[in-house]
Amino acid sequence: MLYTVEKNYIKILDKTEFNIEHILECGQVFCYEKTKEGYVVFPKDKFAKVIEEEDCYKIYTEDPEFFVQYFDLDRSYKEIKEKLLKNKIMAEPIKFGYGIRILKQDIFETLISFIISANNNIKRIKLILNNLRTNLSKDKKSFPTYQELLTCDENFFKTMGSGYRAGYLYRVLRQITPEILQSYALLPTGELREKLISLSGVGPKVADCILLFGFNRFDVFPVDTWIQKMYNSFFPPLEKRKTISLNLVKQFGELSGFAQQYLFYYQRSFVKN
DNA sequence: GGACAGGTGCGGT
DNA sequence: ACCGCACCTGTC
Repeated sequence: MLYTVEKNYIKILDKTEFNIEHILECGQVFCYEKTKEGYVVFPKDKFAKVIEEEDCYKIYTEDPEFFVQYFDLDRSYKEIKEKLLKNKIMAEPIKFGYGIRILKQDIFETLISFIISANNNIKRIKLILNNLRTNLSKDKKSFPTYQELLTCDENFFKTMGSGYRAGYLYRVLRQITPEILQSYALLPTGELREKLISLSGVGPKVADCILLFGFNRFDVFPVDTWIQKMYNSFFPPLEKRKTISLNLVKQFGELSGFAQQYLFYYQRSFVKN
C-alpha cells in the first residue's frame, strides 16, 4: 500500500512512487506554489500542504479523501513504468521523473486553465489564473466558479492579463456548462475530442490536455513545442504535430498519456535554465 | 530588440 | 483538407 490516511494528513510511504516536485512540475497543473517547507496545491476550493520527510511525504489537508483521488493514489505506477520501460526511449525519462503521477483534475478548471495556456508560458499562465482567483472568488483563493466567470465581460479577462485569449474565455463560457462537460465523460475518446475541439479556444493540443488531465483518458498524446522538439531529436523529424501525436499513440497505446508526462518533464529539464 | 512561450482561429487555396 | 498568418504580453 502506498499510503495511509491519518487524522489531518495523508502519509505517503513510498517515495519512489510519489515525488511532489515531479508531479507538480511536469506540466499538468498550474494551481500550486513552491514554498520554503515544500509545496502547496489548491485545486477547486481545496487546499493541501505537501511536506517531504526523511522516509515519507505528508499531505496535510482537511479533506484527505479528495486528495487521495486527486493524487491518483490507488493506481500502481510501478506497473505502468515497467510496461513503458519496454520502450528504450523511456529509460532516461522514467529514471528522471520516477515520482510522476497524473492528477485527477476538475474538468471545468482544466478547460479554463488550458485555454489560457495556449501559446503562453507557465509563469504568465499562473499569473492570469491568480488574477482570476483573487478578483472573482469570494475567498480570494478558490478557482472561480462557472457562475462567477459568467458575469465577466471580455475586457475584464483582458485586464486579468489573458490577452487575445479573453475572447475565447468569454465565448466558451457561453458554449458549455460544467454539467454538460461532465456529461461528455460517457463518450468514447474520439467523439469527446471532437466535442472539445468545437469549443472556442480549444484546438488539438488543448483538447488532448483536457482529455488527459481532466477526463483521464490515457490514449492521447498532447504534442506541444517541447514534445515536438523531443520527438524530432529521437525520430526522423516531422513538421506536423498531428502526425507526431498519431505516431506516439501508435507506440504507447493506452499508456500514451503517462509516457507523455515522463517525456515532457525530461525534455523540459534540459532547456529550463 | 527579437524570438519565444505547453496554439488557435481565420481566411485563402 | 491543408497552408499561412495574426495575435496579447511577459521573459530571456
